[in-house]
Amino acid sequence: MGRSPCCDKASVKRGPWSREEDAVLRSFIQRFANAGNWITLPQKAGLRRCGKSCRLRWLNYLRPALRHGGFTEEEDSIILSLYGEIGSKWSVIAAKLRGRTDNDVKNYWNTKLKKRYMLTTAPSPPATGGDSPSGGDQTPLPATPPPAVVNLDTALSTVDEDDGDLTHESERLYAELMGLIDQKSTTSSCPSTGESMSSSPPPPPGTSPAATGSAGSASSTTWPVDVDDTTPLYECSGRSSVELHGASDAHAFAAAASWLDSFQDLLASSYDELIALQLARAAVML
DNA sequence: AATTACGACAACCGCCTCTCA
DNA sequence: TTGAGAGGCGGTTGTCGTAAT
Repeated sequence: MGRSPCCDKASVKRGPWSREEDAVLRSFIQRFANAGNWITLPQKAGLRRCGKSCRLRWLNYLRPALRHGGFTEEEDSIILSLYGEIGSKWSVIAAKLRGRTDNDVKNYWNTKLKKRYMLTTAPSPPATGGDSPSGGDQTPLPATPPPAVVNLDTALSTVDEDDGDLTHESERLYAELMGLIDQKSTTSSCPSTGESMSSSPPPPPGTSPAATGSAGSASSTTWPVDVDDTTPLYECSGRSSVELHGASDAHAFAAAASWLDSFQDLLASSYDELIALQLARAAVML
């Protein structure tokens, strides 16, 4: 009777993720992107977690270039405007905000924006084109979107096409990061196969526009990570035929990835600063 | 200093949709 | 065409930190 659970709740760990679990998951996904599905990931990676939990952890917390907190006025306006148009389609709204997740947007709405929205809008329901907010939410919606909305897509695309200092700064940071990784790679080997790692970095952020957030539709047999996220920082040759060997490999990954985490943190923090600058600049340009 | 209230956010739950055999 | 499996998504809950009393 009923739906079978996606995992055995009695045998999986629940609650907050530890740093070790994060390291295992992050290194596994970056190392074996496009090599399986979320349900089998925990077993292959040696994690005692539900596959869905792994997916959520990756999408909402571990993905590179994610930003947490510090929502700007422009982002507030976008969220308020889109909510007025489409309701609680958080994934759609998040897709318009680079580096934000639907969970982040949803939490931000529930804790901050909702009150503001309630104070500034009329109680009449919105004209949502037949797609009203989900049933349980009785929040009144505005008949018209709030003013002073910035089109972030336009703004960011303008910045992306720009050859100015910000792009150069982005490329500089990226080159610096890859240089550090190259140094490391000369003394490292693939934890799974023992092969020397070949550095095959993704294109620099300044030259390949970032994916549009969490709205990607992935194949059922691949990790649904963003385009920019799918390329592992390191690859072993013959990646498609790599076999995994459970927890021992996973712990080897964790050890091998310990230094990688510091570079990823560097990358994320650099992105944070860069994106904040880009948003500010885009607002001025508009 | 101790307790309570509240905010922020990570994580979970369960339904819906999509894909593929 | 259909059913099972997997992913996507929105709503809700749990936990922790901090401000207020």
